[in-house]
Amino acid sequence: MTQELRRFKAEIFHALAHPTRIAIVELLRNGEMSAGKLIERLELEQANASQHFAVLRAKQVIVNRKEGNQVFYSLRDPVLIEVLDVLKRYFYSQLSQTMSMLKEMRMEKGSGKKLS
Amino acid sequence: MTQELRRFKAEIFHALAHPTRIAIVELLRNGEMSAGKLIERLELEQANASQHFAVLRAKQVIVNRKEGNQVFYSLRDPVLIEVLDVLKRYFYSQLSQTMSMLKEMRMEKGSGKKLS
DNA sequence: TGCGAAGATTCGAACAATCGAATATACTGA
DNA sequence: TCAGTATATTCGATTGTTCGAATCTTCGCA
Repeated sequence: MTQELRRFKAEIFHALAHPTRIAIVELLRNGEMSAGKLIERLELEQANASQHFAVLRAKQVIVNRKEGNQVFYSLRDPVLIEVLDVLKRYFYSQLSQTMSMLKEMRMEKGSGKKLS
Repeated sequence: MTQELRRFKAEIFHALAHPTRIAIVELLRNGEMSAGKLIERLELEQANASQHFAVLRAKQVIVNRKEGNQVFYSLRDPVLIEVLDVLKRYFYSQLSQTMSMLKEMRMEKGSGKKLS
């Protein structure tokens, strides 16, 4: 059982292991939003966004509701927000190390990016 | 900034997005443990374990201390344990769905595995 | 019925992750 | 210095992820 539960946890983490998918979850924090709106807010390619939705759906992180032409997404369980919140504390509890890590990350991949 | 922080969060999630690495973190929950002991407890290949340690080290999830011949690992910040704990609540808050998901996962990859 | 809008799926290319086997490094004790 | 133990790194094969482009499906409305 423990084995399987760990695999389950790993799958949830994996679902969240992409900046775009984190952004989606964060946008859904305060309630549902249509796919179109999410795409607009995050400035994503439609296909790419849809693929990320699919990953989150597959892991049951988000659920969808169809209304006419549109699809509304929402978090299946707001407990996940707590996970993100705890992680936020994690940053601040060691901000300096976080910052130098961010700096490193910025150096590695595509430097000169603006901090939006 | 938000962008970068999301990337940072994604990296942490990614570090945890593997059953073996979750197992390592869970074993370190109550304090440090030597690499050898971890390998023994988890019944891992030495090389493979060391690679997973490297991933966790790179993301600063664990830190190490050398003592003579051995290396002792520990969690850099126990806040991460809270993340795992919240996730545990996440299971139980919807156990039936979790169970059917586990069943699915079992079907997909290598069926007939015993529930250890 | 047919057109347009909203999303989802499929495809192929580029890249990253995982594993075991082999090898390397670091320390200890004889 | 040499042998042995503990751990890390490198390598190559396999598999998985990510992306944009193209295509498909579904719904609403004229």
